[in-house]
Amino acid sequence: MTDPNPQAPASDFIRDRIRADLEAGRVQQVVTRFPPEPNGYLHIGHAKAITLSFSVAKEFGGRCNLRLDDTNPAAEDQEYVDAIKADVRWLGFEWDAIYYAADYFEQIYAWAEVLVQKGLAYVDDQTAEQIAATRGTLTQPGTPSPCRDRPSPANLDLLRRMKAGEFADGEKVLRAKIDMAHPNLNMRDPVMYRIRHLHHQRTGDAWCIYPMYDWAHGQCDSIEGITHSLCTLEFEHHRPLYDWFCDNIGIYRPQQIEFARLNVEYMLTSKRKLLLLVEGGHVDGWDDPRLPTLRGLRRRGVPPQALVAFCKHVGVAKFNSTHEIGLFEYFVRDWLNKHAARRMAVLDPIQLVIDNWPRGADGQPIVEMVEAQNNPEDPTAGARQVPFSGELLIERDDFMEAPPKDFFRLAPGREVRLRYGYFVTCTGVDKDAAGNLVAVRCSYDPATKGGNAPDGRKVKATIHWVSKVHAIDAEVHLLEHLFTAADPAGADGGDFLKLLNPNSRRVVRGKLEPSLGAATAGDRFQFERLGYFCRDAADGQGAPRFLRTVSLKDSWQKAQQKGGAPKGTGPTGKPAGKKG
RNA sequence: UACCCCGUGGUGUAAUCGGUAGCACAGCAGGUUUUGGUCCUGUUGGUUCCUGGUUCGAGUCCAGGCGGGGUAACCA
Repeated sequence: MTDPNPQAPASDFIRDRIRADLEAGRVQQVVTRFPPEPNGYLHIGHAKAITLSFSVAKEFGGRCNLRLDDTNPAAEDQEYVDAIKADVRWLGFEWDAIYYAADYFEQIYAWAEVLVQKGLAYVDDQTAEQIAATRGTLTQPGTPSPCRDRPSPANLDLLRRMKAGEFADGEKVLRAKIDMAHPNLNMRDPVMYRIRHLHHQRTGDAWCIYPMYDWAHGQCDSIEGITHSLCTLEFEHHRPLYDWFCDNIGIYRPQQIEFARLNVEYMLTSKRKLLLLVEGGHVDGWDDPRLPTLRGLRRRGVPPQALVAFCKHVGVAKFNSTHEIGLFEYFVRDWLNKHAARRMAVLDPIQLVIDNWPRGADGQPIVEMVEAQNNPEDPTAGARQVPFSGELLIERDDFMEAPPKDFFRLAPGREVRLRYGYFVTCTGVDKDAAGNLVAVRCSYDPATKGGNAPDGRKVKATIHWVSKVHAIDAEVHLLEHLFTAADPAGADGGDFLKLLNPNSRRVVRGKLEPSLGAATAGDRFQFERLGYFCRDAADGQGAPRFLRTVSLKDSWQKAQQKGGAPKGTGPTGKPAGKKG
C-alpha cells in the first residue's frame, strides 16, 4: 500500500519459476512455508522471508504454512514458539496451517528404517571428533568409517536400540551412506540422527534420538505438499542432500529455491551476534528499540505495514546485497506521514515571553485555546484544542541572536508564526549574569490568530511551541543507529562490539502539549518538525516515555552540515550523516 | 587451492521469443506549503565486471578470465 508502484506485478526469478510451473501444469496450487527454528526471536531478515513466502502464496492463490522447525531440543523453547507466532501476526500475515517438525518424528523415523533396509544408511560408532576428522577437507576427500559396511540387519538392530534409549548421548549416530569423496561436504555421509536424552518442549520424553536439519526438512516439506520451498542462499549446498533423501525414500520432492538474505546498513541480523548484544548487556533486551528484531522494531514504533512494504520493495534475487538504511527509513516515514497524528513537543526548551499578551485580574497571562489539525495529510483525522498563553517554550534551535542569512526562524527583530497560534516578533532577549540566554521576548499580533495575517503578509518560518504552564514532562529517547559503521559485522575485523554507537540512545527531558498525556503504549505521533515518536510501554522517572522511531528529513540541518558547520548533533538534532 | 552461487548508475532492483537500459531510494535544481516535513516538476549519474565468440542485432546465448559470497556442528 505504501509501495510507490503497487500496480507493477512483482517480477523476480522465484515468481517467474512459479508462474512457469503453474503454466506447465507441474503445480496445481502453490504451497509455501515459513520454517523458523524456535530458538530465538525473529528479526528484519525473517520479515523478508515471511513476506516473500506468504505473499507468493497469496499472489498465486495458494497456501502458506507456519512450521516450527523444532528438531533440536537443546536450543529450543516454547517461549520462542509463542513469540514467533505473535511476530508473524504482527506483520499482518496469517498461516493457513501451523505445523511442527516434531509432529513428524514418527514418520521420519520410519523412513530412516527404509533407508537402512535399502543399505543407504548405517549406524556409526565413531565419536563426533572422529567423524569430523575423517570428513576430509574442502580440497581432500574424506575416509570411510569402519562401520560403513556394517550389514543392514545389524544397522537396523542398532538403530532400534538407539531409539529405545540403550545408548548414551554421542555414543552412536545414524549416517546416510552416500559418498565420502563427494566435492559437496554435505554429501559425505551426513549424520541423520544423533542421540540426545533431552526433554522436548513438544514431544516430551518420547524420543532420545533427534533428526538433523537435513534429515528432516525435506521430508517435512514433502509431507505438507510444499511446492516451492524458499530459503536463503546458505542452504544451496544442502539442496543435493534434500533431493537425495526425498528421492531415495521415494517420496514427493518439493523444489527448494534459494534467495539472498536481507542485509541493511547499520543492522546486524545474525542470531549469534544479536545474542551477544543482549547477553553482554549492550542493549536492554530482545525488544530494545535499537535492535532489528521484530520486537525491537515494534517497540520503536515501526509500523508493520512499513516493514512489509520495505520487504516487498527490496525484491528477491540471488545477489548478496546490502540496502541503504535510508530506504528503510523512507518506508517508515512514508507510512507514518499518512497515519501518525501530529502533536507539538519541545525537546530542548527555551522560554518565550509575549510582553503584550493580555493578563487576567490575577495578573497571570490569560489562556486561550487554539485549534490544531491532527494530520494535514488526512482531513478525517480532525482537530484538537491546544492551550496557548503568554509564556511559552520553544526549541532552542529555533532562535539565534546573530543568524546567518539563510536562517529564517526567530531572531531579534524577526517575525515568525507560532504554529496554529499567532505571529510573534522578537523584541529582545533576557540573559542571566553569566550571559546565558534565559528567555526570548516577543510581541504578538492579535490579528493573526490561528496563524494567518489579514493583511496577507508572510513569514518565512513556522515554529512549534508548548504552553509553559500546561506542558507535561516526558522522557524522550532520541534513538540513532546502534553502530557507527554501516557494516558492523565486516568492519574492524568483525569486532562489532567496538563499533557500538555511544550516542545510539540520548535521553532528554521534553515538554509536551497536554493531549499527549492521554497517549497509551504503542501510540505513534509526529512531533511536528522533529520526527516520529512512539509512546513506550515503560515509563521514565515519573514521566511518560517516548521513543523516536525516525526523525523527519531536515534540509536545514543538512545544509548546515554540508556548509562545514560543527558536526555532531544538538539535543534535538537528527543523526549525523553517514560516516565515510 | 575443491565445489556451488552471484556480478546492471551511489544503493537496490527491472528489461516478454536475444532488438540497443526502466523504476525506487539517495543526490542536485526549481515550485507549492501554517511542519526548512509532505507534495509536484525537472535533472545529474551506467563503456550492463573484462576479453573474445555466435548474430543483422547481446545486459540477455557460448568460451575464457577477473571480482564477490558461501561451504568442512552429532546447529538450523
